[in-house]
Amino acid sequence: MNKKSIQIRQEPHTSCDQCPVRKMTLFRGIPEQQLEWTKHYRQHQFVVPPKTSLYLEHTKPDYVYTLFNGWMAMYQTSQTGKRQILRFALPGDFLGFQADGRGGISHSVSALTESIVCGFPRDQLKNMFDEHPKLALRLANMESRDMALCQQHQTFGSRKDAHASIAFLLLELFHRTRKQMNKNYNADDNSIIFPITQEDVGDAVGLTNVHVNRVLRKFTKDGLIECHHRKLKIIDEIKLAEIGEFNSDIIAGNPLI
Amino acid sequence: MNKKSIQIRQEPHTSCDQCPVRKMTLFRGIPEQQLEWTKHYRQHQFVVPPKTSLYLEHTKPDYVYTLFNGWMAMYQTSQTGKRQILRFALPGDFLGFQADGRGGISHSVSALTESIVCGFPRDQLKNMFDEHPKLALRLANMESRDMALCQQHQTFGSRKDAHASIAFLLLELFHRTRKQMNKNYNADDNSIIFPITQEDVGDAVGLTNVHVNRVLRKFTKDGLIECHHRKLKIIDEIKLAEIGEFNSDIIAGNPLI
DNA sequence: CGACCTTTTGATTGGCGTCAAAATCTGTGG
DNA sequence: CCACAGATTTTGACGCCAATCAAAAGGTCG
Repeated sequence: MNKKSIQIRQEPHTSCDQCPVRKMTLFRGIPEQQLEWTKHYRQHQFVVPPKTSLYLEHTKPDYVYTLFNGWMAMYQTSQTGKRQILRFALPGDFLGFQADGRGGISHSVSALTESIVCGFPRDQLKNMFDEHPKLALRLANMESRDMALCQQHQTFGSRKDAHASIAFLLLELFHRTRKQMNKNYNADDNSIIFPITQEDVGDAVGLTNVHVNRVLRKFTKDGLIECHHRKLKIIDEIKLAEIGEFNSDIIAGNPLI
Repeated sequence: MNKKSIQIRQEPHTSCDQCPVRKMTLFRGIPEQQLEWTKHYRQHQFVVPPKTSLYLEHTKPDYVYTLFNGWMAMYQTSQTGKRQILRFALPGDFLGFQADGRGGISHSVSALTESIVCGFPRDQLKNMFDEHPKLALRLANMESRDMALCQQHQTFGSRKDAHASIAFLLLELFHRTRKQMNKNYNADDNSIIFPITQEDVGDAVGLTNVHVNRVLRKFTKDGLIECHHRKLKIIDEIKLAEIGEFNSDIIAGNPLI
């Protein structure tokens, strides 16, 4: 499973804009001076090679993380060995916080592409909440919003139509990527870098890679998308949204992206 | 949709054990004296007739609730009109808290049987967190645990086998009910009161009522369960757990039941 | 260049949806 | 207490979507 191991990044960014704490959604919008005390909490950045796990379900990770770069997958493994991807983590996402349930955290996270994460020590997180209780309410809200998205996936994932599921997922990932406003979105041809395999897509929507392929081929033939060489180009977004019952408000309303 | 309306209960319990606040998971284990201040927050109990909504998605409910009695369903409605039940709410469950996302709360709740809920004013909840910040972290943990269960549903719901999905759901509801230790569980014949329809089951696992029926009939024929007249009797739990890949730790680890 | 991963395509099978109708249960009013 | 209407359960026939098995073609990396 874990062919490679996580490494401490050789050249961590230390400038103010690149400060890990500033990028964490938890602290967004909080005045700089009130975050002074977080400085000594800043930790390493880690490089996570593809197919490497950041943490595994049923463990208790030592850190919580913010994803800086790359695509990761939050997933659970069923007893039959099937991998259900719960959510694709994109740059900016917050990973690894979860209540200390007896069985540890309930999902695993591993890298789909080479990724860079920033770690924040979990035990210091607890001290932090004691000292700054308002952050806890913010965290409750974040958890709550995340759950809303999870419920959305449950609802939209239960549609029995492969075309709808896949159209929805493509648009979700397209909008989340575009919102980042970085090099992963190319405005010239309305495309994004799409580094995951058709099997990853299948594990997210509950279909086999074979059937995912058939649907993607049909979307291509019908002139809705182009999908080659780790690039996804959205040609007819309106029709795709119709097929997938997709409403971009879902993305806009989610501050965790 | 809403044939009847919610009514204020005529004879609210006011004894200490029945105090609404004491029953809320949020306050569990907190010394009585520290809850003195909550007394003036106690509000009405409401009677919710079957098929009546407690609140609807995209609204912002005025109260948060604790379910005292009855079965309710948390659900979302897709654009095609299909109802996806996210979770059955059983006595003791906490309902209605969610971050103030722009679109309001993301799910609806309505009664499957006549239910009694205790309301706690939402706006006072905010004051409460300001005054007693430790409650916020507890809430974050509750939300987080709830999300873990939601993810479980997503994973186990994606199994492509109707038998597994239904076996899992039956055992989940059986264990959650039994854990309440009230009259809804009958230890003599290992049965629970099971007041929901086969269509409700179908909306929860993403199957039609027709197919749910076929599976239940097969389980009965194979001597795994008996299911008549709003009663569910578990005969061969081991085999059922095998079929449903069910692990009761999931229930035990969830303090929201 | 060769091993491995990913994509693509075809043939076959089975599970579950859909439609339809009968049987049973539940609740309401006379 | 009975009668009746509506809801729920049960059963059968049929069709389609997606899984499965298999194999070839293209891509990628050492």
